[in-house]
Amino acid sequence: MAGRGKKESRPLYLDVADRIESLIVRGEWRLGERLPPLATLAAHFGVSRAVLRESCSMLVGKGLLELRHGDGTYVKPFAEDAFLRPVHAAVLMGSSDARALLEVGMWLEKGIASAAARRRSDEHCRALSEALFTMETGVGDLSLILKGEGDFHLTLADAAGNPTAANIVRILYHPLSGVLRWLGAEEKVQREVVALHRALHDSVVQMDEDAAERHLAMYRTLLRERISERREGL
Amino acid sequence: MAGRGKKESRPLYLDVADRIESLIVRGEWRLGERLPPLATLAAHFGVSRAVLRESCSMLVGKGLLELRHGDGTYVKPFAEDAFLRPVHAAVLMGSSDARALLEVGMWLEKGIASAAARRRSDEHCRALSEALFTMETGVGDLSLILKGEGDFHLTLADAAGNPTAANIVRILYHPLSGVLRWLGAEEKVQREVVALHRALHDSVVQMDEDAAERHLAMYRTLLRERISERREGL
DNA sequence: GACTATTTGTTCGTATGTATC
DNA sequence: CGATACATACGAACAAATAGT
Repeated sequence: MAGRGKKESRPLYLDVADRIESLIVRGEWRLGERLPPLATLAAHFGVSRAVLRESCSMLVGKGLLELRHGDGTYVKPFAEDAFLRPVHAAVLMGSSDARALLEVGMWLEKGIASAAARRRSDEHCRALSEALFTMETGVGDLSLILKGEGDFHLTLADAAGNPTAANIVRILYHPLSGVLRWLGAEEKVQREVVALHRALHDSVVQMDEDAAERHLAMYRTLLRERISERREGL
Repeated sequence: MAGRGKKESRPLYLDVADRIESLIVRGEWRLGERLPPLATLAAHFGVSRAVLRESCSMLVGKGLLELRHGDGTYVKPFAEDAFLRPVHAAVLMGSSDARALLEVGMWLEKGIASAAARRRSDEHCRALSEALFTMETGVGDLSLILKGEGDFHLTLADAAGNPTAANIVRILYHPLSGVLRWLGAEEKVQREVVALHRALHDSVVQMDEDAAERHLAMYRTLLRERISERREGL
């Protein structure tokens, strides 16, 4: 019925997975919503239950769906740990993709820093100062440094007024914090990190876009250099 | 099978997926390696072929496996999809506000353009020229413009030598191409777009990082302006 | 190019475990 | 508790694509 007419060689289950994903993206199926039974869905897409199950399993692997035995199929409200493992794996494997990730983080945050300097409110300044204070008083205590740094960058993303970017950074932040944890043990590195955040903070408060972007780039460069130093030392 | 009374009611396919993943992570199955046939694997794990297929589909969703029709099952190198997933999810969850999306796209592509100008090979230059040619000869035919523009930016991302960024851009382009389609109907806009891509192309070929970054920003600014013009016209 | 063996893709019928009301 | 709705699991069969001869 539905299968003929085209010479596509693409497997059905990939097609169906894309269509389901598209429905979620377009918001026709909302987060947390319960989907129709698999049998109904299979009929709706014109495929067998087995194929539909494969498609759903794919989306479960992607962290978009959740199948509850005896209950139903749900659009997963939030994908929690799905992000962490691949990054850990890459770090363990010494993959060069860690470099790519850091680079992407830098590009995004350069834009965020610039936008934050342009659009920040007084409220954001207060939050940034608080995070900076945590870092400055926390030299010697890695957990405080990490917390302060995390709050700082999350606030920065928020101040940029770009929810999409804020979402991406919030998720990218986890692996990045892993990097900082990895090389932040020495107090010397901590002082460098804090100093650059102080400069970044001042740039944003003074609404100096270029300076903010520049200081952020310096921070990322610092991290990259310290990483390569560490690598050679192994 | 063994009728053991486990208190764990965990679905079989999840169990099998974990076991397979464990084998990959532990290195018993190497990246790029071809796995035994699904039927053999099913027998090995003591499950039906359908269940094993579900497990594999999950791992395909996670970006760990690749199933090739008529050929076999392969362990997919981590590089590509693994890092794309978090951003993918972020984009899905975040509000797909056009302005925010365009902004993120611009920040990322500024970095990409700069890196591409620094690292591009002759091969990339050839591909860029080809895409540009498609656009230049396609003025008046929107579908050609869209295809050329898509190829151009994908090539650019590839030339940047950052697969993570390339994947992110590919995802972002889904909604972004809609924007261009929306406002690309007029030939005047098409000419502007093509002209800026010509400038961008030349910058990359000449390995002028700053010019590349600048021209890309100009392109994004152009799109933003045209969008707001359109909005007012409604 | 054609043939063949191998392997994934797809369907259906049926049975069972589990959550919800 | 029972009834119902649903995901889970099995097995057999056939279709389609690929690789090798």
